[in-house]
Amino acid sequence: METQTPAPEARLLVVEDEPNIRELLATSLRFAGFEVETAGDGATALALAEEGEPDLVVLDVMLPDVDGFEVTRRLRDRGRQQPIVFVTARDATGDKIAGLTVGGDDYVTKPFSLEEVIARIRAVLRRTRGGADEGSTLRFHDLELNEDSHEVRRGGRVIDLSPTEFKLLRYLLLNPNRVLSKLQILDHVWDYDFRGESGIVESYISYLRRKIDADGPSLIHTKRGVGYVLRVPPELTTV
Amino acid sequence: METQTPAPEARLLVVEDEPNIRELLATSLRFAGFEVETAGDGATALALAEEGEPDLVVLDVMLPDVDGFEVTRRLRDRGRQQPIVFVTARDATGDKIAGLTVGGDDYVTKPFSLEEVIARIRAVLRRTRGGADEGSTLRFHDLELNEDSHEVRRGGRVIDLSPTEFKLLRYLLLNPNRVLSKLQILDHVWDYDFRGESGIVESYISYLRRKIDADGPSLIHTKRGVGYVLRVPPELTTV
DNA sequence: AAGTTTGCTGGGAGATTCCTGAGAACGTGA
DNA sequence: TCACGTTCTCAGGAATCTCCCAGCAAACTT
Repeated sequence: METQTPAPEARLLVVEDEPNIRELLATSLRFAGFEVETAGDGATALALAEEGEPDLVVLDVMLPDVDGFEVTRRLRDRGRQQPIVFVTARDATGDKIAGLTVGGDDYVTKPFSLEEVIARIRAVLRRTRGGADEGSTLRFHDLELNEDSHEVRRGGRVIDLSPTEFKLLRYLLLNPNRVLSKLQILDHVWDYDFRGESGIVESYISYLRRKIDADGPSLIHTKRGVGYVLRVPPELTTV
Repeated sequence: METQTPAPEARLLVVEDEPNIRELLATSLRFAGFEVETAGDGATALALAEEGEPDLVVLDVMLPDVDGFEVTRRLRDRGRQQPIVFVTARDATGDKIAGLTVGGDDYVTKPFSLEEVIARIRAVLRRTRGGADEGSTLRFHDLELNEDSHEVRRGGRVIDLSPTEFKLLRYLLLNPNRVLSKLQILDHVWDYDFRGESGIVESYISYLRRKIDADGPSLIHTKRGVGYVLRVPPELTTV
């Protein structure tokens, strides 16, 4: 549902000891178009990385046996240069995190939102693979969102969004012309431990509309009883 | 009677502890062209999923032994990647049903309508199987209904429908050129606990006609004493 | 032709869903 | 410390939807 690409986008290795989080990541990453293997500890991770040659590793820094840094060091010692997206606790100290991002690597903090993880992984792959870096801008009609610069424009005019507004709009832009239920939006845009009601989605849709549907024709439409959909008004489709 | 495809569309496992609901689901899903196995508790469900390898699991989250989430986790632990359509109570609080839609999975709330369940199952299968994603549009004459965008058009012109109108039209579109009785429509389109009279069907047929048969030639025809049928007027069939 | 049955549709009450402003709680940086 | 932006909740009101009813129209029966 995240993506329309049918061919596997990349091969990932997910290393995470909490089964629930591991399966959450594996399931949604598979659905996003990735090929996914999983490991619950550092030793298994190293073995799988050795034989599987994944394109990228999603690595929790807190593991039961060896920690993520040690896994990284051993990987590098063996000449493996795969980029890594680290998963850390939110309260991890700043300098530790800073040390993580030296290469093309990146990190996300627990609890994360699925959209955030997927976006980071794609960004890292984009950077390390080099090539045409045109995957960084999402467009729909006269709306564009750049994932690198975090810049959003409607018809050329720059629009300032809060972090949550940005993530919500990115999710909508990844699923144009598809109705997304409020629960679906909650599951993808908000952190996995969010326990609030779906009324929060209504609020943020309202904020977004105020900012991006202010002048031009509305792109965000309500499907009462179903959800929201990003769509170009019919009278404009033939223009 | 739901579908014209003669070969089994997919193999389903229905897990539901209330016998009435279980049989209602099993019977109508079989009639819709699916091959169906049933289980009344989580343990049986896991055993059947193990040996039967169903393409999709319809899973009530309230079970006598282990709950649906636990069943899901154990399924995933064993490497089973079947998509799941969850069945939940309508008043389930947000935290209970969180995370249900992440892997392409979906959910329906009790009491549901059969059309809703079947539509969700087909949508999930469509998405997870990937392939040509053109199965999301139902067409008849110059009428089309898209299940992803929830958009309905007659001759290109967009038509706005309420949720019930949408479900009714979808049911008609799934059974073109077949007379559907009011009782049949009631049983498929309305929730299974609806206790109203079939006069409500007349009302909604009237609403639908006003919206989709407004300009073009009528597609919805009354078979007095029998029911309604979606049909192209004879003088147009050769055009 | 009259009577009977069946279907159509306008009106409206009540329920549901959605929108949005107001404000509390929180963290961040000046 | 204070100001500010952000997240999230809540509640009133608006918009829409569901459902029922009743009167009328159409079709069928005798």
